[in-house]
Amino acid sequence: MPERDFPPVEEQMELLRRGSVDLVDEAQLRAKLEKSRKAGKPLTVKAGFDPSSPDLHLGHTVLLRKMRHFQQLGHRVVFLIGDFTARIGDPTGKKATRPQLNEEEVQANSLTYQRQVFRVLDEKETVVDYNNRWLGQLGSQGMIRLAGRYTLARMMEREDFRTRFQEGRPIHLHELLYPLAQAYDSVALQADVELGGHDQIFNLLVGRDLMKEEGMEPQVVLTVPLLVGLDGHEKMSKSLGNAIAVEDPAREIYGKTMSIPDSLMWDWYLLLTDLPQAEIAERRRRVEAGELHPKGVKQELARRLAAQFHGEEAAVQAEAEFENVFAGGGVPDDVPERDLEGSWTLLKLLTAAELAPSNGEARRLIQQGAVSIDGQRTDNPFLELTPRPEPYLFKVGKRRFARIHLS
RNA sequence: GGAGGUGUGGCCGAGUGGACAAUGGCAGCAGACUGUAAAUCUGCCGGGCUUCGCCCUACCGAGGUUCGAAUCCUCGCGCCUCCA
Repeated sequence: MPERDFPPVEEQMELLRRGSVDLVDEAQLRAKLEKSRKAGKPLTVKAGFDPSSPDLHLGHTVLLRKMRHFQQLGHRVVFLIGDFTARIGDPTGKKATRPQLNEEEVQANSLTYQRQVFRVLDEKETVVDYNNRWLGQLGSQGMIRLAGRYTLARMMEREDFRTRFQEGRPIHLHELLYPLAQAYDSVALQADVELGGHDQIFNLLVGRDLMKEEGMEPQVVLTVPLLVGLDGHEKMSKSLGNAIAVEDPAREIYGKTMSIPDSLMWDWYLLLTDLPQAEIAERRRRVEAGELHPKGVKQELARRLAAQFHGEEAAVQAEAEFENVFAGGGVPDDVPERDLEGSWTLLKLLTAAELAPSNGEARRLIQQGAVSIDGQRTDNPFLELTPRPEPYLFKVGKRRFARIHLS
């Protein structure tokens, strides 16, 4: 391991603390950083990911960005794929048993994962590991021994277990093993720091306990907040439909960002950009004082986010298109096209062209004035559309467009 | 092992033999107002039908009672509580 130079500890601390929720504990982190700097040896920083749902969104990137911060400072970041855990399948709150992932699926998912993750992390500087490597070796003996390290009472300190128990909701026994398995990862990797979302705090702390039990120096635990999604209330998640996917096109990232409540954008600036905190505070002050229009500040955010994943040029283009379509009432650059045959009533055509999920919904949209053809609003569901050489331009609601060619 | 409870639309939650495609709330969608923000107001919100109406499918599952069942009975399944 070649010696490395690290920035001064206080400088490191400042970057690492940005946007964090829990830091257990600060003095230990400082001590570890000092030691590492003296020896010229990087800290081992671990964060675990479950490969069962490989669609990453901006919420995940809050954590990834924190990992990236460690990388920027020269530390060794381990991207740990929880293939062991994923293959058991977590039944939490599910009606049906979640299908167990086989090895190939885990493999495929983790590749998808990595493709997305390295949009934020530096691929060359990232160590990818799999916890099946050691957890798979444990066997039932080892698992029982591991379970013997903790008590039910301590497990039940965990808030979600406790509330589920109080509300009479089921807790399956193997769920109690999850925190222990995760803690064991830290032992196996000899982690100096473990990162996670704030909801992971309990698991991360179990890691500290277990390391102490094993006579190791406990890891420092650093958590980042859960990112609030587009709706401004719930945490960002794909299933709630309030997420921006890492692989969304630039125009989606831009447009979706513009739809967040103004009050949310300060958090997003803090957690999703590297704009210095002082500048964020300044913008906020000026918006609140009425000196700056919030739309412009939000546009800057949207542009920065689009640029992070697609480059400056694409971001500028996304902004231009946004202005054209929504402020100028224009039409986006790439409207999906469809070919259909024969004559149609408007109602049937909307459903056939998948602009509406059912005829009833299509009827509703038409009657409520959501549909326009070639820029002309129509509320007649039975309007007859006949074949013609040039395609019909449909607009449904504010942002659904289609060019439909009838032949 | 014993006793009891519970299961309703994406979610929460009313309904306890007919007036139920099922009150409310949330979420969602659309329109108005805007900055595609929030808030607010209005409308829609199982599927099909040129629809002040008709048809189909639905209240965990399968049978049954009844002219008629989300509602009653039987069995099954899931979940919960208490006792051991």
